[in-house]
Amino acid sequence: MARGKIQIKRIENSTNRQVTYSKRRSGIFKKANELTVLCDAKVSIIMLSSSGKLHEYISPSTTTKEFFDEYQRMLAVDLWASQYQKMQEKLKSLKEVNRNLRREIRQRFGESLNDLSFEELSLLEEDIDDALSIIRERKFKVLSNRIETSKKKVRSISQQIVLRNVAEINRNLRNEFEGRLEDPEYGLADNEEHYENVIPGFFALRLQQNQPNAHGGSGSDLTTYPLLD
Amino acid sequence: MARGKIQIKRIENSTNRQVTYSKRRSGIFKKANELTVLCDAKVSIIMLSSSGKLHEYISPSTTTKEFFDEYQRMLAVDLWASQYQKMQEKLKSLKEVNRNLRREIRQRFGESLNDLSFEELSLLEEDIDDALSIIRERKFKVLSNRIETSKKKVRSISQQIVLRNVAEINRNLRNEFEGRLEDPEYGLADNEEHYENVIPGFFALRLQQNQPNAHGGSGSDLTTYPLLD
DNA sequence: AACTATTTATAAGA
DNA sequence: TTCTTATAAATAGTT
Repeated sequence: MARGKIQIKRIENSTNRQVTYSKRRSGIFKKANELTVLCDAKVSIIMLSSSGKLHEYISPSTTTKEFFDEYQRMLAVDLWASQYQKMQEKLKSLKEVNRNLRREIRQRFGESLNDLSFEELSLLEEDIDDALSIIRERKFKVLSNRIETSKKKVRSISQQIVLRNVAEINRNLRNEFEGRLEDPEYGLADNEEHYENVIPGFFALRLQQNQPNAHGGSGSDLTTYPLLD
Repeated sequence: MARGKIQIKRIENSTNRQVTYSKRRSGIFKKANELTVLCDAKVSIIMLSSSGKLHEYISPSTTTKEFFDEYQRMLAVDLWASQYQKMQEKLKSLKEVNRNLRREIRQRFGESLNDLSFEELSLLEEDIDDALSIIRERKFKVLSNRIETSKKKVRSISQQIVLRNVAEINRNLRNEFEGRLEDPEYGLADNEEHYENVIPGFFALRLQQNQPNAHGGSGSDLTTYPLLD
């Protein structure tokens, strides 16, 4: 800072470094002492030179140890205070979010609509309508899944029945061959056709009744809609 | 330090104090950082303002806690070093004293006299002569104490003998009265006189032989000399 | 926080 | 280490 400006970077010449350290150290200690007196503050400075020497400044009427203990205490207090403040802020913002959510829910229930403008009401209506559509789609999907499952179940049951019938026919045929034919109405194709047609018809009917606004595809298209997770 | 010089004493105006604290604090922290970089040193500064606020500067690549631990370690080392040096100094001085004492003793034994001047030798002679006198006095004192003790012992013994004699005389008298008198030479005064005179004379003779240079007083004066402790 | 007249700190040299 | 001195930097008072 005199006889020429210097760059603030490590002084490579060891002697110069030592001299500068000594001069500036005393400068800083002097300033620290002035601050102590002028501003009624407490200051602790500890310096370790590159050559390993220790120098310290401490405001009068205390020791470095005491000072450091006080520092630790204050740091703990600060830490707690900032944590506390953060928590309070988080709490406040959560309460705000909560309040908004409650208001939205009330509005969707048709309550607290008095302070909404026409545009807001239109948006709310649209939102709720969209939601309704999504809910219906989802409901439709769930139902069609149920139908699929039921169909599989029915197929499984009818196959079992068919197998039972086949076994019985075989038995009857055997009996016929053995000279005891009793009832010609039992037949393979006839039984199968009956189950295959009657049960799907029953479900199709109920589906029509519950989904009057369902999208235009036939029942066979339903399985292509994705599940809403 | 600008627009007028200021006295380094507490700034009474609270606002000014606060402002000055803030300005000078940043100045010191800046200087500390420059020192850190320029001189490759480690610096820790902790400040507590009068309003209780905490500010700290710490050289990069460490924490205040670590720094303080290092400070404590170095302080301990310093403490140990200074203790060590003190002990070494004490040891050295004791060795010196010891050497001097040994030399003095040797000289009093008549050895190592080569490097003494005439004056020193005269002083030494006088010292030793004085010591000799003191020793002789002490010896005389101890001896006279012994004599006192012996005298008392002798008195005690002669009294016992007297008592034995008295008892014997009584016995003899009793015997005489009982018609059996044998030896009229046993008498109280005679026996006592004999012991009282013979034994002191014996000691007095020996005293004369061993204390040719004793101070001029007669034997009876000896008990008045104080003991040398 | 920004400005600036001064004071203070200090780099380089002795 | 200390002193000197030209110059950089800090800052007291002001806006």
